[in-house]
Amino acid sequence: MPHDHAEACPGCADPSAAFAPHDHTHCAADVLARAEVLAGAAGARLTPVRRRVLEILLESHRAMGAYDVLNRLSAEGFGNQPPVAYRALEFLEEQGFVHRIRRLNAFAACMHPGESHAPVFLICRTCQSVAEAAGAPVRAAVEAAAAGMGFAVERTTVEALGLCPACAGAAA
Amino acid sequence: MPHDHAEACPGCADPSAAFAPHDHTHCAADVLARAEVLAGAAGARLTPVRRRVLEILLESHRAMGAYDVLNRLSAEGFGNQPPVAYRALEFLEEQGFVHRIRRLNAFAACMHPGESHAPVFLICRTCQSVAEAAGAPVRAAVEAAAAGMGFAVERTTVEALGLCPACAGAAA
DNA sequence: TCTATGTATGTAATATCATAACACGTCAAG
DNA sequence: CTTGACGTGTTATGATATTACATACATAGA
Ligand SMILES: [Zn+2]
Ligand SMILES: [Zn+2]
Ligand SMILES: [Zn+2]
Ligand SMILES: [Zn+2]
Repeated sequence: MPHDHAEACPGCADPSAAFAPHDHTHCAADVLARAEVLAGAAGARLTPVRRRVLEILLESHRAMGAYDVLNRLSAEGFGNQPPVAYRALEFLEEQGFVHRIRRLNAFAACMHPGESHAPVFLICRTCQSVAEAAGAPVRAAVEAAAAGMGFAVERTTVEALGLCPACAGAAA
Repeated sequence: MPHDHAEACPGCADPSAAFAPHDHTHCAADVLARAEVLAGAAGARLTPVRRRVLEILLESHRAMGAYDVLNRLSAEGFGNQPPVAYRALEFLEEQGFVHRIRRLNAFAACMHPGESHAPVFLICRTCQSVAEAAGAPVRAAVEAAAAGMGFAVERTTVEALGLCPACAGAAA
């Protein structure tokens, strides 16, 4: 995650920025730029629809349903049938640019693409914002629990529902 | 989990039994009996539909979709509309007798009702069996990651997709 | 240049999962 | 006996996701 301007870039240096006010324009532009580089390096084509879907998801630290994305796309002249959105989302997920939030049947942009990470998603039940926390220890704990039963873990889904700092403060 | 006949009861004494051959008739009967006691104690009514749904889910260490459950119910003379199944499943989930497996959009019977547990679900991608591992350390790791971002965790979803011992053995 | 090939997009149709709203029956308290 | 809570049944609809097929577009030989 650290990149050349990390000091000047709270959203990039601090994962908790998702729950705090920050220069999200920069946050989004930075992630998008990194995704373009990564896609090029992987020989994957970040076509207009795919790029636009990523941009749309990057507009906020929220998850969006496939149909919400689709509505945006069709309003902008892209196709208006579900596969248009689902295919782009699937591509972005394969590339690690987007994560699926199963609890919400929705998708959120990855805020640190390219880094190998076992994300833990923190979903605020009040403001719907979604943040990605570092999940290496969680993943290790899951592996340990699975190993005890002889189970070989391939992929994990870890999602926590609760209150983000702002909403917890407002509630109290 | 340990109960009066735990020694004679592999399925009850050993959580990894879900992935191993065992006397599942006993396994299921035992869980059902415990659920009945717990429901009584909680003042909740384990009516015929609800009880039957639990029995159906207890037939195997698998997750079933709501409509699969519904098909079984309607074949047995209960209602044949989705709310019949969803309501029973919702009740059972509230009582802690059933868990929702989000990755599969499906439901699985809880194999140790009444124990406070933060389950980790291990889902075999080959045989579709689902086991519940002890997740207290996982939960703790999630709490720790969340605390670092000021997030208050209320509920967690932890699911691992991979290969159960039998399928891993068959693959190798 | 001209195809052949793979890949991306568009569209129609359908499948799958889930809930809202209302009607009816039962039973226990008042 | 009425009322109110609860459970069940049914209709209708909404939300999410995929299959199948058609079309466009890129790029790599011939
Ligand atoms: Zn941001
Ligand atoms: Zn990520
Ligand atoms: Zn069993
Ligand atoms: Zn359980």
